[in-house]
Amino acid sequence: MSIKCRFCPIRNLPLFSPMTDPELSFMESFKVGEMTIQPNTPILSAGANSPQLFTALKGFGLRYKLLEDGRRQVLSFVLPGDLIGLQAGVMNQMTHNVESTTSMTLCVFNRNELWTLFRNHPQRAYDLTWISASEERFLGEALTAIGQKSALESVCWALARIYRRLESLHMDERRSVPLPYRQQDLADALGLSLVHTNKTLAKLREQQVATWTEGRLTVNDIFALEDMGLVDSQLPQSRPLM
Amino acid sequence: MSIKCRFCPIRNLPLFSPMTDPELSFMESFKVGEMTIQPNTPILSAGANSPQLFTALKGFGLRYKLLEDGRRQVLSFVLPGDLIGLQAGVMNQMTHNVESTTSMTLCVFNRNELWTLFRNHPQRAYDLTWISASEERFLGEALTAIGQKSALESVCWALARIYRRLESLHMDERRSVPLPYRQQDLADALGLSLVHTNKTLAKLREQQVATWTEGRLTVNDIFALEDMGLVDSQLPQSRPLM
DNA sequence: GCGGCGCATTAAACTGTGACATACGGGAGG
DNA sequence: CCTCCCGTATGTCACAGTTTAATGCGCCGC
Repeated sequence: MSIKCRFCPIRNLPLFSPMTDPELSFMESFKVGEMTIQPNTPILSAGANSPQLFTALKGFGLRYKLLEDGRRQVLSFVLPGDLIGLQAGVMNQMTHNVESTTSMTLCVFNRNELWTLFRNHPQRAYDLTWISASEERFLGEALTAIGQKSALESVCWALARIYRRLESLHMDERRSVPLPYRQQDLADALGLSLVHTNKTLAKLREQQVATWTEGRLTVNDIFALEDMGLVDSQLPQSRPLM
Repeated sequence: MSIKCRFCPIRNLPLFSPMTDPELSFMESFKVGEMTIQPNTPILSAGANSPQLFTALKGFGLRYKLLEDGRRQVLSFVLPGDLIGLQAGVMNQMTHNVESTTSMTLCVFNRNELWTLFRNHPQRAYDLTWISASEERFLGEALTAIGQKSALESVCWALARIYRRLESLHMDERRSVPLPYRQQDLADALGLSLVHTNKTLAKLREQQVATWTEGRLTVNDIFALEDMGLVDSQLPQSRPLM
């Protein structure tokens, strides 16, 4: 049995904007279920039509595109609170894949109700547009990192961004956050080779800026990491949760 | 004096989805004016709050991010029909810059009416979300090009995409489209150096695949160009115009 | 307990792309 | 008409990052 939205485990984090009672009621009707999936489970596939959207409640995943020869570009890392599948939901065409990295718990929404949401709940519609604009902004930052920054700058940018996001989800503990991805995942996110990513992470370890080991990232000085990654803006302090 | 939306010069292109009379009426109230700007004019600046959104009616521009040391990442090329400023409009925070490359004619919309649009015109709100999702999809493709493709593959991908967009705006003429950008702009879009971009374009000219000269791009075989650029999906055949 | 697999690490060789320098043509301004 | 600037073009060399190969460690299944 699914959790009622009003009992959602993450919605009371200060990160997430509050919802009114009518909005909560609508979201409960919009939600068709909940699913828990194992690691490495595909959630959405490019080219496939999915009748559902999802919010990640727990666990980690990633979004990626594949080239025909197997090269993979990781577009972003999915963290708790992230909406999955809006692009397919709105454009009726999914051009990337989403899969879990750890076990995940997902809220499942019915895409056919999307139009009802737009008609009857303009604030929720506004929130969806905000989420899409936020994704767009992140991809712009990623494009800038890959296109213009050195490997070291890019790795610092990525780790700083991930750390800040997990911090705002209150998943930090003594300057350490869970990061259950492989080095190949970060390499594919930054357009680097695995070996070069490994060497760059070793440099950060040596300089005692950041250490990523055993599925956790420890950042000794987040400001130094942000500086090295040329991070020039703050993440929004508040965001909607679907 | 501004053109009434119903007399918009580009809205009757088959590319753009039709609008109902109430939608047209609302857009005319949403529109506060029209402006014509000279080449190299900033339209939106990162960090600035802009009270306006724009639709490009005519002319070309680009969206880009700057690093502190002057390195520039071009995020995308602005073509007629493009909406400018949605990110700032929705997130209240502009993280990239937009400027004209040629003289441009822009429809100007009042951001304060955005909430009215969401409340009273769900189809238009849906269209805005569609546009944002479409931008997101494009940035994902660009990320994949820069991160995983060789210089030649990336240049082919970019030229093929631009050609197809201009073709759907009916700006093609005997396999040639206007492309009033500099080579440095394409280099900055693909994370390449100017020299290497120049050499890659020379290769394409030698192979008689595509020729970019004197502000025009001529593509002898768009399918070959798409193949070389590993283009694996079609652009949507129809899109909303704001 | 052993073998195999997946991931992280490291060394060495290689290369696609960057950096630097120079030349040319066209356009604009004086 | 001349000069200067901008953009394009090309050659040469350097290097950040890639590729290839090998090793070690931990975990899982038999």
